[in-house]
Amino acid sequence: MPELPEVETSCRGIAPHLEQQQVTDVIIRQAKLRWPIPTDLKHKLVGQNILHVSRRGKYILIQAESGCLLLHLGMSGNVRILPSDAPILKHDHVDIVLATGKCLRFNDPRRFGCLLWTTTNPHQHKLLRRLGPEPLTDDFNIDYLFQQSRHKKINVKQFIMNSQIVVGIGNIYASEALFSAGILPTRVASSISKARYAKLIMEIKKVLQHSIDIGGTTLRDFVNSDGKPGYFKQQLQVYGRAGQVCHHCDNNLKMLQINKRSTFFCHHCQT
DNA sequence: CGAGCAACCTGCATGC
DNA sequence: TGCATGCAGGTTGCTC
Repeated sequence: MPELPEVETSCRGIAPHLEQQQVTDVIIRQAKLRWPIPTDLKHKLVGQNILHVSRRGKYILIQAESGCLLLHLGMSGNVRILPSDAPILKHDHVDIVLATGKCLRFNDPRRFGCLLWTTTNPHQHKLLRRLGPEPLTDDFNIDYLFQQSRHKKINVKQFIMNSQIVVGIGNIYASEALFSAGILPTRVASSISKARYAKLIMEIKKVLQHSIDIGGTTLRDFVNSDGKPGYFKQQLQVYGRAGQVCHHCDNNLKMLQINKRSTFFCHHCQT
């Protein structure tokens, strides 16, 4: 499921229900995720207030009094706010139960997500400390990206999907942003001009912000934290549209595999 | 060091 | 109807 806009949408959706609320129970039905959920998580969390909910890359940070939960939704995860006695569905792995009678329920069919606990600065956690800048901040700018691209022999798609370079650009938005910027995904990162990177940065910011504004792209199983389904697959320009006509010219869109991931582009509009 | 790829899982569409 | 196959939004961590 989640690309950055979906994670941001989830984060904003759950934050008002969690912040300044006390945790009364933690129910773990399936601890085997990408990494095991700490077995003593319940003892660490119960009784504590949740202070703040934020996002770093695709990680959701739930800051409590004595530590911080790191939540990643993987490929197929979602979080919802529900009454704590709401019926349990398949793959509902974890409930964080609150004194309000509601709970944060984490569901993840493929179990590529994770739920970890850290008692130190979460940004210094092993999984977060090497992450690149947030794409929607001024730290993600032309001087930075151009500098990073020099001497990089990989193609530009893998370059912008590398979370050490910049976080939050997943497989869908990589194709979308490169299409909007008119850059072939197979271009070698080090051979692209500064001017073209300036355009690419602008398009990355635009497509991510646009998706956040409408609430997150949904391909299959995104569910908002309120339980309302996401929407607007129809806004995608190229992703999933191989063989269909390009919206900017009369040619058919193409697909190829890059690093085992499907990649969509227009051979006429992108050079 | 970087590049390539195996691994972690289930669900769904497709083809025989 | 059943079974095998391939593919799916992510990321780490292993080899070479």
